Amino acid sequence: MDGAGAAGAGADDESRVIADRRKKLEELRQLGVNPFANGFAPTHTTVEVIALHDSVEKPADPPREPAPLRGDERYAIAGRIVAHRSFGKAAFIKLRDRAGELQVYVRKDKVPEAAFEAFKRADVGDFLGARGFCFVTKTGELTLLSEEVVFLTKAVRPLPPSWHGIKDVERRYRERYADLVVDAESARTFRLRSRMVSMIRRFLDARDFLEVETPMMHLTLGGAAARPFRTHHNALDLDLYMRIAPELHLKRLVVGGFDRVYEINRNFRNEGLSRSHNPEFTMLEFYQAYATFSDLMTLTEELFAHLARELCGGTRIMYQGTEIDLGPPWRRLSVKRAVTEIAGESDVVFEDPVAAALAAVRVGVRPDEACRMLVEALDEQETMRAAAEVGASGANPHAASRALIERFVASPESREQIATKIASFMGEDERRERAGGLGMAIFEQTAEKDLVQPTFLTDFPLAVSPLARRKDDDPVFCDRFELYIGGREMANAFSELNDPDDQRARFLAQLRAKAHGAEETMDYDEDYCRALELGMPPAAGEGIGIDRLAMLLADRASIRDVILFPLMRPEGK
RNA sequence: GGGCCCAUAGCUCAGCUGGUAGAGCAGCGGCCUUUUAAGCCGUUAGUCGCAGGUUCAAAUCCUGCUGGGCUCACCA
Repeated sequence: MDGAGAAGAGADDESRVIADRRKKLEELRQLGVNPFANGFAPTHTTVEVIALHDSVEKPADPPREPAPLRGDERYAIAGRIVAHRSFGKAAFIKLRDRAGELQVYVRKDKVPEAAFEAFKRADVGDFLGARGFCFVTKTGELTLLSEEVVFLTKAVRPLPPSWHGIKDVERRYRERYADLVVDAESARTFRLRSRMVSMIRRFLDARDFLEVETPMMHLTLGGAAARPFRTHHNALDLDLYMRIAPELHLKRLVVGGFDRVYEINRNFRNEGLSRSHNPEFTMLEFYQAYATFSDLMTLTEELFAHLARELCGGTRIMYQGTEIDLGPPWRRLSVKRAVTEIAGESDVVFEDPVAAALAAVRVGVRPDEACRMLVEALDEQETMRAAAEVGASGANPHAASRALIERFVASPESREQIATKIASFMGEDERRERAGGLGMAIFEQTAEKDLVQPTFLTDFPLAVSPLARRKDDDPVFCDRFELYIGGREMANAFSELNDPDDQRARFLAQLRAKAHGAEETMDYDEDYCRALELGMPPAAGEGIGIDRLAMLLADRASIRDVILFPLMRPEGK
């Protein structure tokens, strides 16, 4: 509490209103009233008071002189003034507390004179305590007639206008404290999110999962493909990453015998912002031993349906004007079928990397990305030879890789020739693995947005799944699904790879991709491989985006509407 | 980073093909002891985002800048 007078706020846009309110504050002090009084103890919340009168019969034609509806009991409530209508010698105000709102009638002849004199300085936004009994007004509203009013906090700054909320989008996020007071929909959203998270915890606890917390600061990058934030520990002089996923630590715990674990916590990814991306976001990740990705589909259906019933009153919910039916079972669609049936591509795309690369570019995948997905299969020597043979030489493998990709981008007419040359270095499985990776890129470019109703997209290509278990019947695909709702990825799950040798090979492939210029790759995590060597039971794991789930259930269009304090550019920058 | 749009009173906005600033709300003063975005009377309030240009004259037209929004790209 600083003692700055009205003049101190001179630079503020709202200085005049603030100055007026500070004047009232001074007047209160001169009246011997503490405008920041402490110690008023409410006996009830507004909603408790209302509930106590639920069963009381309301007079059809209320007497003009207020009389207690219910015995001699008095109720003390406290809250912020959210409406204020004054008649000079009487006033109706509405007090809001954590539970709800209750109208209060303050009348000059019903409270001590000094209290009424102070009350005249009350504005919307101030906090008051009131004690009295309840009656019904002529318009039928349950109202507390106050026999005592106490100033609890004088608000020196006015609230934003309440009937259209804060129109300035940026200010709404920056000044969340004001948004929550003024925008009922916003407050409702965050209460819903909070209840959603506790329900998820109860759901998993009931299934014998153990909640844990794993490090947010990592030495190696893993568990997802994303660019990281970097930080530094001074005493150890250690560069660290803010984690992009908790996955590898959680699976270490499965090795250690915590064979059903979950964590609900933040991930940090150094990427652009959008309506569905905030740099820090909340993920639920859970791992269940002796389960498969197929079991997790069932579990996910149960969880979402449960949340929708509890929070939205049923499994058919409205999201941004579209009805979404969360009632199980949900559609299951393999990546291959999505690409052939929805996008209309030939299934050759999943066999022949050359056809896949050309198709990918045709549907809008960036040519450099498409070409990189091919060359990632080549080692250094092969890269040099491939480049030389298409006339895009480089002094070293890295330069050769870049030259190869540049040539592919620059000359559309020779793309097929370049792709064919690169593919000629691949074995049969490798050809299909690369084709699969490109098939996935085609899916994202084409069919993803059409998956509005809940859909499990299954059987992901190995090339994009460095931590997932291979399918028994086709080793270039994985036992993995992603859940799409409303055209947006909501969850990602797979049967976990627990063969340490295969895992080492996958990490090596990540390093190779990085050498070819891929920005979002995992580090080789030797300690994790060591853990796998100790034996990890067969398990399946899943990550669910809590923010996106809250968006869905609260029917909000932007991730910023479900994150209390989203990342904002500094003011005026 | 590309495209489209916006910036006028504390807030929400009007201001036509150029003629020199307006409403509602909020605030302040007054009246009012049953209001529901209370009402009635009065009143304060603006370097029209910034800098140039065209013009006798610019909130209005042009250029640049700044800030913001939407969208595309990026985000497996």
